[in-house]
Amino acid sequence: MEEREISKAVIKRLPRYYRYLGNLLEEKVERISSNELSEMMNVTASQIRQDLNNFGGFGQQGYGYNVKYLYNEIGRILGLDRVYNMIIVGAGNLGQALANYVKFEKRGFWIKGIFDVNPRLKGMTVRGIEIRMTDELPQFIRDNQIQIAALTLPKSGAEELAPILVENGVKAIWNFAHTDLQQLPKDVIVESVHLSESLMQLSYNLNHMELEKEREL
Amino acid sequence: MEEREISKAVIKRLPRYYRYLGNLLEEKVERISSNELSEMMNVTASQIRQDLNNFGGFGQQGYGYNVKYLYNEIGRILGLDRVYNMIIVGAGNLGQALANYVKFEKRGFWIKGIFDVNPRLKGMTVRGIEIRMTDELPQFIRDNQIQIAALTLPKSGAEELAPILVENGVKAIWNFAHTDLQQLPKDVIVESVHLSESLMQLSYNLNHMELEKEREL
DNA sequence: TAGATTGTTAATCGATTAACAATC
DNA sequence: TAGATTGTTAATCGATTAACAATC
Repeated sequence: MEEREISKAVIKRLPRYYRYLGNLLEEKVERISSNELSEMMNVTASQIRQDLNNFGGFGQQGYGYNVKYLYNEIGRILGLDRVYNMIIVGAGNLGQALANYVKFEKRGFWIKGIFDVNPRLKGMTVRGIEIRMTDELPQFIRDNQIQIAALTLPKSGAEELAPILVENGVKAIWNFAHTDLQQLPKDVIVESVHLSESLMQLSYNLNHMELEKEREL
Repeated sequence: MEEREISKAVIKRLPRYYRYLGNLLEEKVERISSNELSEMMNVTASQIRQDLNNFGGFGQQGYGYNVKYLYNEIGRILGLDRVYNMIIVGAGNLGQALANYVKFEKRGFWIKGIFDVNPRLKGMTVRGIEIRMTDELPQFIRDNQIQIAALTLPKSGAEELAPILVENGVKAIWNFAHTDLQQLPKDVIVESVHLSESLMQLSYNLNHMELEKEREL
């Protein structure tokens, strides 16, 4: 029953396969070879086959992959075949943006509550979901069996609240704050989205591209 | 004048170094060794020294690194020592969240305009920035020398508008739409933030952690 | 000077690509 | 059966870590 650990690089690519297969599905494409898919996605066919074979043989020699089947299998691997109870902590613009993003619910991520420290927001609703005060968090998490919390609040609040969330049962944190939340127990999943760091990568690449062009002259 | 190409992995780590150094700076720490920093950041000291030495020798034997100097140098490398003119295309929740995020302007990313296809938003303002209609984009980009466009609108709109942005002078796209914008000229920088893919990685890891725990029983 | 710590070379590790036998 | 394409092993490539001479 040995299961080799799957590398992070592979996990990161799975959602992208899932997206492309979803598109093919919409276009009513029934089957696809690793070679065709590799051209669409701009990766090597070898990498696709290696990646998929981490999880089992989903293809058929001489035929390729059945799009619908592979789409569902990857969805299952990613854990999209079940539902999750989720909260959003921080009801600012970004928190509200996430709350309004209906597609998450389609994928099984149910937003059960939105929380903030600002008493002026108390009782307001976003897409029918009430904004509550953060002191209600422990009770709410336990009562509603919340597994996932999105943190869309400043660093200090995130660092303060994260341990409380975890103590009360939160298993995974989708972290938008400018911190790595390193103090949490290591069985807690932290998936961070650092928007400003993404923008810095963009500016690095932009400057680098400009330098390259200057050098060509 | 040979410059070896810096790997993507290194570029991705730079903003994180920058963030930690910024924190140290706030705490008035003057110098730090690669070893101390490595413990804070949970990486190897060797990696830090290798990463930095891609860009030059910023340290001093027997002393370590001067925090302020290194912070500024990494900022310079990332292109944070200049200003950029930026627009946001898509005035939904996410677009407004970005527009309201004041810290971007502190780093030199100036938001010059917000655009949408929805005529009902016309003339409204977000943090003093007027929402304009997308047919004004070509003129506006040229008039305001826009280099960066954040795309916070659905896939179809993003794919339709991106080439128009580029034609009129946009050099880099910060892409939040569910597409890779592969059709663009290869000298255009595309930095994508795929939120739903991030959430899928989270759910993979959450399920995987649960499976691991079950196995331990 | 002695101690500390970098910058850099060498060794190791892991991930990607290539090749091809297996098989539909 | 012949052709196509996978699954998988082997080869290559690149990134990370270890080691240590250089030097502050």
